[in-house]
Amino acid sequence: MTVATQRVATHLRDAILGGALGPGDRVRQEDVAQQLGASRLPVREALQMLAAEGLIENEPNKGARVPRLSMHEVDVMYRMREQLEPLAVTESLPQLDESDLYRLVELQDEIEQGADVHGFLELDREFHLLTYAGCRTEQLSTTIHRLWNSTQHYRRAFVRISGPSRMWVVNAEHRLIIDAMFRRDEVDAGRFIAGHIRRTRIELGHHPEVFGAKP
Amino acid sequence: MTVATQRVATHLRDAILGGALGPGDRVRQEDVAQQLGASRLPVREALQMLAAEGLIENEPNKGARVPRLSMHEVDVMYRMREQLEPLAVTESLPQLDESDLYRLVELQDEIEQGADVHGFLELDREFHLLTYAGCRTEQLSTTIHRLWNSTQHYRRAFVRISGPSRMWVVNAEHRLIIDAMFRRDEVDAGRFIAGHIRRTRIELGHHPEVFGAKP
DNA sequence: AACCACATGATTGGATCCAATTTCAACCCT
DNA sequence: AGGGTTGAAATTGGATCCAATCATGTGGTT
Repeated sequence: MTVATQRVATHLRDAILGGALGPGDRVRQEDVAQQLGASRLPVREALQMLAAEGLIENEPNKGARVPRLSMHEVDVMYRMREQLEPLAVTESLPQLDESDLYRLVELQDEIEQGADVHGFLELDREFHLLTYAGCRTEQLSTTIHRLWNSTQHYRRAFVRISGPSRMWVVNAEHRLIIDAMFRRDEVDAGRFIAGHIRRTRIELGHHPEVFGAKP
Repeated sequence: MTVATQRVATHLRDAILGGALGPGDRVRQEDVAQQLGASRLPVREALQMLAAEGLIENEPNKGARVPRLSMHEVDVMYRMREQLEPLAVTESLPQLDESDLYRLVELQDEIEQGADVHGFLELDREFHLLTYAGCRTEQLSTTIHRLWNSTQHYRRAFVRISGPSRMWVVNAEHRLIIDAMFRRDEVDAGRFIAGHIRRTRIELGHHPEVFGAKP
């Protein structure tokens, strides 16, 4: 199963996360198969996986699409993150060593040097997921990864719209998270993380145009 | 894809939830295929789905197994439930009508009449999942369903061990949840639910034998 | 007797083929 | 001209077949 299926799944995941595939886009089995020089079989298996991850919608006899999320759905998914990510950092922090924390500082330095939308999304994602990298409970870390993946498109649209004017808030929050982690204070870190997510969720709520139908 | 794949997935899910397949058990593609009168193909696709759901572990070229969870993993999954289920009831409650709530009363009446382990697990599961049935955000409700599914085996072992002596606590908690829901007080309901899960989690922590290796 | 090499059977992985369903467009009827 | 209908092309669903990999047991060697 796995080698070809994983290749295809990774390819499609990257395409969706990178924005090459957006909400509502159709994914034809044959296209993907040819594109990767494989048969349709691993493509079908990969689509099943991605459907279970929520990155793909699979309608019987009709094919696969990238799902379109409503503002309310994304709002709830951010609320899920507010609940889960503090738990994840509690699990993760004891397992992270100093070098991991210094990597966080590096990433935040890069973020503050300024980057385009794509660059920021990459760095921000790596920053937060590294924060949870020490979490050894599969179900928790994969759930969080999936929430990030499924909302990535809307985060991109939001970053594009909101521009750099409120960037200092993000930076301050990230610095506070890092500091709490160096202090090995997972309660504090969790609070800052939840606040970070909550603020973003509320700002997102002011931009319904992100969820408008595509032209 | 879907019709045969769904049939197989449902069959395997039921087998795992019902206890016919336990942690560590191997799942051979051919066996399942013959058992359901299908080819191996839909079986493979179903296994991919279940792997993404966490109900199956899929090792390349080695086959599929029901994963074995450690006590710590189950503990974290219960903590996830403590965080997510109050959110789910907040989303769900406004969508539930009186008849749903009366169905909760019915289920609790049945629970209090006493049932064997299997019967209680079924009723308890239906009770709680009905509580969240109004939640219209896929990612939230499927995440909760998966947490229930993955931990079902250990819940069964726990119920079997702990016996009926503390049953009155469960009943009291359920009644309080129902009352809060009739009052349309989702904050109260969420608190009772979180407490219910937390108490179970802690009692589970006193029974490490549930997670011991199988003979 | 213990251990390694090898071969054989069992099981999974991948591709091709055929059937079933959907989609879409041309066409006919009113 | 508009709307519904029928047909063909495109696409997905499922089965069989072959290749690759893993597990197991046998035999030989030290």
